[in-house]
Parts: sequence; structure tokens; C-alpha cells
Amino acid sequence: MVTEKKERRRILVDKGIKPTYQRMAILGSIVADAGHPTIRALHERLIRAVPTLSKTTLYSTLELFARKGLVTPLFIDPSEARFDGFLTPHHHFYCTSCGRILDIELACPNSRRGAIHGHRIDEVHGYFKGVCADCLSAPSPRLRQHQHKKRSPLHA
Amino acid sequence: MVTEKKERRRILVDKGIKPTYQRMAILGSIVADAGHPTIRALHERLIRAVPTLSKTTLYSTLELFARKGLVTPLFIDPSEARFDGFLTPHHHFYCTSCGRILDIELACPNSRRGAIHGHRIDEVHGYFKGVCADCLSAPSPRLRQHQHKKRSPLHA
DNA sequence: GTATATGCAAAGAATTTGCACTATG
DNA sequence: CATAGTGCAAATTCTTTGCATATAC
Repeated sequence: MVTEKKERRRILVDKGIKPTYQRMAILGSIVADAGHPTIRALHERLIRAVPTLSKTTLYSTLELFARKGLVTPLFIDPSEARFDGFLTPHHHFYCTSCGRILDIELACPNSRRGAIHGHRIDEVHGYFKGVCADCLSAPSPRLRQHQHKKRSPLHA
Repeated sequence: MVTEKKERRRILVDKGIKPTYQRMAILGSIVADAGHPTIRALHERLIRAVPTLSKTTLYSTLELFARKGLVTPLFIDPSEARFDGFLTPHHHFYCTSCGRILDIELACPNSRRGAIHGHRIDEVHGYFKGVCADCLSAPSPRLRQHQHKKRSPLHA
């Protein structure tokens, strides 16, 4: 957990969120994780510290955090939602081989627009899809690092 | 159906795809639809012409088309996959009010990159999320055009 | 004719909902 | 104490799979 307990409490209260034990733990876990964790991954990690934590609470809490602007849900990996706690605007790279999502810092002239053709813009999402450097240099598919369980054809 | 039957057959054969009755119909429907239809929408429309068409066939056919580069699956609307048959590079706008996905033509310096930091780039996806001009100008939420059935909190 | 495609039904998995219980202020 | 949060289990929905039938060449 990167963030201090007191600071996490302050962050939540500032946003008008009641700082429960679970929410403190979830906030700590998500800001500490640069890997864009899934609900499943967060749950697996957090039940060690909060054994009763349910996925229901994770869903409702992350939805609340997203509504308050503390996290951004990513739907890049189409098989499950991922959450980004790093709020500076940035792009992403999705590796179709290992399933990881990497942050990409990139100059993008379209990141600051407030409107286009009269449509109000609230969020800008940019991501690249391909094969990451690690997987490209892996000697054989069987030895690929970070191999992920892809569940489906469409969800390449 | 915009495309001629013979041309559709040629497109499929050129890609090494066996031109079945169903695939011809699906191809015709998707290139004719600029609205990024979902599997559900395609099915509802196509069973009028092909009453026996199953969703299983739609899934497998669209996955095949995607693999052959005839369509691009979009996972912008997180509740279901959408398909884009318009293959010139472009961005998208997702309206969180009505759920429509609009095409956005935009100069983007990052659309042509082949690699970043050693990662091989196969696809570039850019989209904006917000409220479209139609919904913004609608007098009241109840009267909003194109209202969509949003199924969930996270899937705002 | 033979390999491939289709379609039905059932399985699988992520997400949402109902409701009783619990913790926060 | 009263309100709001939590967690279990059941329900929902998109997507995938197994297998028997039908179609393309």
C-alpha cells in the first residue's frame, strides 16, 4: 500500500465517500497497482487482508470510485473490466499474447478537447493493440512470460 | 444491402472464406450499417431474410471476418461487442446517454505507428466518451432521442 | 462424397440484484 | 439509533462449446 492510511481516509472523505474499512483497503490496493487489475485479481489479493470481502462490494465500490473520479474503468481487455488508478491522462497498450495492459506516455493532440462536432467529451481513451516487447523476444510461445488464459475467439 | 451479391461473393472468396448463404447475408448487413451493430441487432435484422440464422453462426462468422480483416470488433460499449465494417482508420465517439457510437474523422499522429518502445502495434483504437449533440440539445432526459437500455452501473 | 458450416441446447463466466445483517457517524 | 454499506446467493446476460444435421465444392 503506497498511500498512508490517514491520507486514504482524507481522499475518500474529500470525495464525500464514507471511509469504511473495505473501501480504505480497496483504495490502497488499486493505487498501489500499476497493472490495471481486474475485479478477480483485486479480490484474490484483498481477501488476504480482508477475508470477508465480497465481489459484490468490489463491484459497488469500484463503481462508486469511478463515479467520483478516483479510478477509471478500462474495457480494453474485452473479457473483463480493468481499473486504472493512475489518473494523469495516458494511453494504453494491450498485448494480445500475454494479456497485459501497459501504460503508454504519448503526446496526443486530441487529449485536451472539450467537444467535437457539438458532442461533449468527458473522457478520451486511446490504446494500441499488438504484441509487447517481452512476448516478441520470447524464444517460443510455450515459454512466453506473463502468459494469460484467453477465454475466447472474439476476445483475442 | 449496399454491396452487390456478386461482389460480396468475390470479397469472401478473395479472403479464402467459403461464401455460404449466411455469410453473404451477414457481410451485406454489416457493410451496410454505419451504426456499429451488436450481435443482437444483427440477429434481429437478419432473421427477417434468413429465418434460421443462429447467434452461434453470427458469433463464429464475425470472429472469422475479424480474423480475416473484414470487420473490426469494438469493445467500447462494455456491455456487448460491436462491429465496424468501415475499415478506413477513424476514431469513435460513445454517447453515454443514448449508447450510440459515432464515427469521428480526426487527424491523429499516432495512427500510423508500427511500434512503440519495442511493442509491435497491430491496431490503434481511439475513442471519446461523453454526451452527443442530440442528447445535449434534447429538452428533457425523458424525451431524449435514441435512448438506450443501459443494463448496469459500471457500464455507464 | 467429404470436409466444413450451421443451429440448437447447454455450459461458462462476468456482472447485477434482492435481501438480511452489520458497521459508521 | 438510523442510515448506509456489506455479503451471500440467486438471477441475468453475453459468449462459448458439444454435437447432430445440413450445405458447399
